[in-house]
Amino acid sequence: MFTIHDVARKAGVSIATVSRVIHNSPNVLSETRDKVNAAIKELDYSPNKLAQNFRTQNTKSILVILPEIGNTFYTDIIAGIENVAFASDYNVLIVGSRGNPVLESRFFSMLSEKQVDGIITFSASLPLAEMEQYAEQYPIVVSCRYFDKTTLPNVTIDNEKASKDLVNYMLNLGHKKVCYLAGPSDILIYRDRLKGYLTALTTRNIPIDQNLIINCEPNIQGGYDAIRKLLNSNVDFTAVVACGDTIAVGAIRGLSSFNLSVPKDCAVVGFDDIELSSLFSPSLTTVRQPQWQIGTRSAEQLLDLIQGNKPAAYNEVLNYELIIRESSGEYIG
Amino acid sequence: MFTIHDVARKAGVSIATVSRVIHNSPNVLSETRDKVNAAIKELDYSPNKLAQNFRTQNTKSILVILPEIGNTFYTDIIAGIENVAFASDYNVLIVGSRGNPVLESRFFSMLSEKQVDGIITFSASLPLAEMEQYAEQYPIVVSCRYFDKTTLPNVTIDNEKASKDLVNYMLNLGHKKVCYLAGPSDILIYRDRLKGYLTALTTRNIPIDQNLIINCEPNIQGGYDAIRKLLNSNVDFTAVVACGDTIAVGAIRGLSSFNLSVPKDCAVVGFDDIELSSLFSPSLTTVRQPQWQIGTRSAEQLLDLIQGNKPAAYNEVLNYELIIRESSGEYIG
DNA sequence: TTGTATGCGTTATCAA
DNA sequence: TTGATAACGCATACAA
Repeated sequence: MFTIHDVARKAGVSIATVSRVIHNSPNVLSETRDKVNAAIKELDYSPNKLAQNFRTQNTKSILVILPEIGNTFYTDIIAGIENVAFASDYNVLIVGSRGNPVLESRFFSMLSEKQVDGIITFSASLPLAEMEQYAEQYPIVVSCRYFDKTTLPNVTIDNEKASKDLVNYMLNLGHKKVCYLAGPSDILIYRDRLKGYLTALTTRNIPIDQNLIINCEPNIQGGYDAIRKLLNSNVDFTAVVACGDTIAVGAIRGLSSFNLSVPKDCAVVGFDDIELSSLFSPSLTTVRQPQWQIGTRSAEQLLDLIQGNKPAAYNEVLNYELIIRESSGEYIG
Repeated sequence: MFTIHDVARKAGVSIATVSRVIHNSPNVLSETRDKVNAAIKELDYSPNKLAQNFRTQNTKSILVILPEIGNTFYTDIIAGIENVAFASDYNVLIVGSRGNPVLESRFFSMLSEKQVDGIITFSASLPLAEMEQYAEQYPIVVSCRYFDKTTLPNVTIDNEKASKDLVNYMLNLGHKKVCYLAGPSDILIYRDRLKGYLTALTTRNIPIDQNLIINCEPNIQGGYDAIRKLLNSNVDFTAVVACGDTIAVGAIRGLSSFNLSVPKDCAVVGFDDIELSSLFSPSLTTVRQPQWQIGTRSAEQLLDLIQGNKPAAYNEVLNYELIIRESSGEYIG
């Protein structure tokens, strides 16, 4: 492994000149530049990144914290982030927090340890105060999940309104008894989606039945367990609104384990439009988020922060889209 | 941001002593240790990781290259890797290559740039020669995907045998016309799985029908497209063996788009046992790989390499398990 | 048990 | 346009 000194010696110049050539400084004679480049090529030299990082105190890489890797919802988001980051020569590193605060705290400490220049997090298992404290000192963008009134920059959709639209769609189909499968209430987007459900019902003067609101883990198993619990309790309902597609898929499985078919015996809708949603049987009626755009905007905001600018909009709200497919069924009068 | 000098000054000791305390060196008086720890606490000091990395020329972090993030198959593998890595105080960073050699090459260059201490890759879009060249200089473990005769350390199952077992199971059910949905042939495990199919048929003296072997992209859409192409061509078959669960799910969807039900009209089996497999309807008969173990063994091999040891086994072959569920149906005589 | 001093490879300041 | 040199924060060999 050669160093800048080796190159300097071989080219017969000083290390300062080699450094200038490496960084395309304009103040170098073109013949000097050629000599240096020749030496670099001959030695197959490349700068020691660790030394560069140390000297400049940055790493040109950003960290993306996902609640879990292995969720297709994030695929296009990551692609969007990478698109922006790579263009500015930043590396994108990904980790999964599994909702574990200890793990997540460890990831955030990568900021103070200068292991990464900034963080985009889709998780939020840390207390708000701690996150805000980090955000004061380091570039952080929170996406898809966020907190009540905070100054943390975030990129998201209007979850409450989207959820309300979705529930209204079901009510317009004629459903009166609509079950809601809610996600962990400590996560604001799940609270917002639940709020959308409540608002939609209230607006129509449909009484809220707490028995129809079930909390569950936001995955296939969670939806499966929740709906079976509900079916065992003999509560009456004709439709299920899940706060996420994986939950909806689990719910459909749970219904069919009771020999109930979707949408004939019960309508089911989800949220997020994951890859599976269009390919599951029945295909899922759901809400599509602009994933690519969420990714690009998050990355752009983060790079702004890294460059020391304040992003244009701290709370950026993007558009969503209602996707009507088989699982919501027809008008039932 | 305080440095080791600030701590030393506050504690009234030298920076060497502070360093000793930080690294739990035994040769420190316990009262000195207390003084230093008090100063560290008071200043909320933590060592500058960039300086540490530079000084030691390692980063205590390893990189995991996935073909794509957003595939649940890797969830437990990552958990296994993290379990081992965290125990040795290594960070685990994840990236997705999307089968893009340019991207993957960029990731491997993180080794020469000393951004990470080693790589576990589940992708393999780079030429063998290039990978081996890296492996000569840096710690690299290839898992789940590998190359023909190579010295690259790898952890995997016997894909050919597993595939053969799976096909044999279908043949024992009475199937004679078994369609095979193959993955990209440049990836050895997909070639191996295809080989298992061919071997199983040949052993039983069942002639190979090339029309029954379809290449497809290894995802839901790929399976869907492939089976519809086959159905449109009017070839006769009673069972489908897919080289992966996502393909199998797509195939089932494709069959039902032709009003064919699984397993009644056609049996379908997959490979990998992803989360969806047990929860899809019909649930998938498949081959389960020991994901957690793949993760832990890969990480252990990599840490061995990082420590300068040669791993015990360069080619580590783990056990698999045939999982019989609904999609393969009953004996059809 | 503790302190002094050196060097890791680079960037950047300042002088020539 | 170029070179000499300091400094970044830490680990560690060696001396005390």
